[in-house]
Amino acid sequence: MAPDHRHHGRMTPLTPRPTMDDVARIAGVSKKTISRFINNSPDVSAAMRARVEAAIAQLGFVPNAQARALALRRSFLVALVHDGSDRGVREAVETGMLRAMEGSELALVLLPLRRGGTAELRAFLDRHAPAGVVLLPPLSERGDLAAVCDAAGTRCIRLGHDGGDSAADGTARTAMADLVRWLLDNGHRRIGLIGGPEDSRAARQRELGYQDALASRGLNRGPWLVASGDNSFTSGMEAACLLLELSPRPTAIVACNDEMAAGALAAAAGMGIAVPGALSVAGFDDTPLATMTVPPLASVHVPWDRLGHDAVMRLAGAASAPSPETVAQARPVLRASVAPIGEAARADLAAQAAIPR
Amino acid sequence: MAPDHRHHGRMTPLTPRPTMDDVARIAGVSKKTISRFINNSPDVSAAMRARVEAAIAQLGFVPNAQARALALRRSFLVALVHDGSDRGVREAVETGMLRAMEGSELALVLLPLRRGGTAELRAFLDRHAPAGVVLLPPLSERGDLAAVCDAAGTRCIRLGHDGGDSAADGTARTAMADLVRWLLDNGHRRIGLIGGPEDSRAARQRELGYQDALASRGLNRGPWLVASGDNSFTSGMEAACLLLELSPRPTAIVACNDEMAAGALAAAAGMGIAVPGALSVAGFDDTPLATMTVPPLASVHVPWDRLGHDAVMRLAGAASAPSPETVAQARPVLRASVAPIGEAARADLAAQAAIPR
DNA sequence: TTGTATGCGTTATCAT
DNA sequence: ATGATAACGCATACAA
Repeated sequence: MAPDHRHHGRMTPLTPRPTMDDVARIAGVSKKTISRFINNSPDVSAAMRARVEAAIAQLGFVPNAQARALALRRSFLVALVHDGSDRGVREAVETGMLRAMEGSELALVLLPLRRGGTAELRAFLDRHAPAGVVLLPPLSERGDLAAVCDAAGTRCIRLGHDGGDSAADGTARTAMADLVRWLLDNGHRRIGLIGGPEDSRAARQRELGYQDALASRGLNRGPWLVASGDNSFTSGMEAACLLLELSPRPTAIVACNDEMAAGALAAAAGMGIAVPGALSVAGFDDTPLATMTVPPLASVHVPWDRLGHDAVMRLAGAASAPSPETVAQARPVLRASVAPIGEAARADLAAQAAIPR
Repeated sequence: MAPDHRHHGRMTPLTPRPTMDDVARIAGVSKKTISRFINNSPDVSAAMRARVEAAIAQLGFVPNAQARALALRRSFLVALVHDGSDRGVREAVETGMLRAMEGSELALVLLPLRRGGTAELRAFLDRHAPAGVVLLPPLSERGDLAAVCDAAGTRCIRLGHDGGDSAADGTARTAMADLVRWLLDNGHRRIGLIGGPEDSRAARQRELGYQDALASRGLNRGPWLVASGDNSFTSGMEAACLLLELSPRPTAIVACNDEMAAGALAAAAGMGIAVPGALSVAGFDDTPLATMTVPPLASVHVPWDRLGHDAVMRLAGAASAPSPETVAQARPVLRASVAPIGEAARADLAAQAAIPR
């Protein structure tokens, strides 16, 4: 057995990292000046600024986040809190948040919360005193979690929450309506909807958009072809099966997220229904998954990455109010999974219309 | 304008959180004893332990991670370092790491690194002094990153790295060979491979497994049907197009990850080639994507979640050496995207075999 | 504009 | 087994 290499794999002790004191000594000033420099205080002369900068560069000084956090009583962590659903949305938000934190001292920590979870959240806030918290849907709709943040004095952004800081919901409804209207304008009349969880306000908005479109074409009185899922692939597949067993069968299915739409594609394939030949399918959120299915999924693009980006900017204090240009614009993205209603389907419809019911 | 609500949305000042001093006063002991209790020191009598426990519960005391980190010179963060490729693998590792950190004071931070990135990593380590770092493939193969960690005195686990702490590679090669052998045993003779990035050792191992299987059936001298991608869906699609334009066309394609395999499915669909009727397709890693394609993708399951879990356990010091039971076992998972070679393909092969070349 | 003393909440060193 | 005191590295009064 090798005698030495056991303990943590380190043999030479680390060179102690330079501190503000070292920088101050080199620069010939006091600690406080260094502190001011680090915190971008306006009360630092240009000459002094240059001297400090040089000293910092010379020593390779990096401020210690732990010490800063202890003094400031706030760490440099931003927590992304989610419940494990909606992988695609989470990834997009992550990306945007990380883009906003690039080069800053902020770090992104992931906090998954199972049902309940207020205790876990409180413990996390108490322990780590994060600079801010971003609540992902559907967690963003839970007032108790927001209350926990407030009680801990932690700023909290509820993504995709109407009453909160995000403007996503309103445009989501509109965009969904636009998508469904496109289908209507292209000959579809029986359009199924795979809804999200019952208690999800975001899903409700999307369903409302669907109904808006039908209503705007005078179709709101017809039987609504709605089945609900839990945003998972499997639930989307099951819901689609229900819808596709109806008679007359829908010629289009719109799902409240991409994963369920992918499930609908699988269901259609399993039943030998061609997409988009005999059935158009569309998802929502425009996650990476939408471009990896066969055929690629039409969807509604929601700028989750920008929402994540802006959330961090707001938490960092760069923008306290959501600037107008920041308002999220959701918009339909047409892909090969949707098409004008085909001749076959048209004939099918006509035949079924002839059947008295 | 409302006069009061402006400042951070908080009106009542926070109740100052209890500290060790408070606990010590309540329990009638010194700070140090509280500290010992928190750190599970053996030098605490049972009676004292109970008293401290009661005081902590009474006050709802939660240790301040920043202060602890400052004193210990190490934060409670574990960084997951990745390069943005291989979403599925990252998510699985994340899941496992989070499971291992559940209930602990550890937190998972995400650190994306673009090409190069040694400076970013160094800055992160200097700033946040994480308890440990987990390098995801293909970053885990970069010695320079590991060197940066070592220089900073930060423990680092290189996931899926042969020379490192993971035993995944060896079994990956074997599992790939098993998968390809299954195809061979089911009549396939022309089996294409979509390889990973040239410089990826993990991809190389998988390719070797592919070659092992061919060799074990005496087919190693035949023309290898190998195209390479960069682990992305698009690259998989392009590589598959190349392979499927060959004549005679392969009856099976194995990709070095699921995303490229999904790309192969798309390519096949685009060329009107039925899967699995005329072409079998398999992926690698068994990510969630594998169950969301049509048809679902056969793949090689790699226990990335467990690898992530074990990585955290080792970083936390719970297990210094990889215990035998921890050795990752990769194994093929057959799904509907693979099938014994069909009659049509068999006939096709025979016809092509008759063509002199 | 710059410097001094003190506090942030915990751990480590030494003593008892 | 337990306690007093000095770090840990930085920020915030407040003074100069």
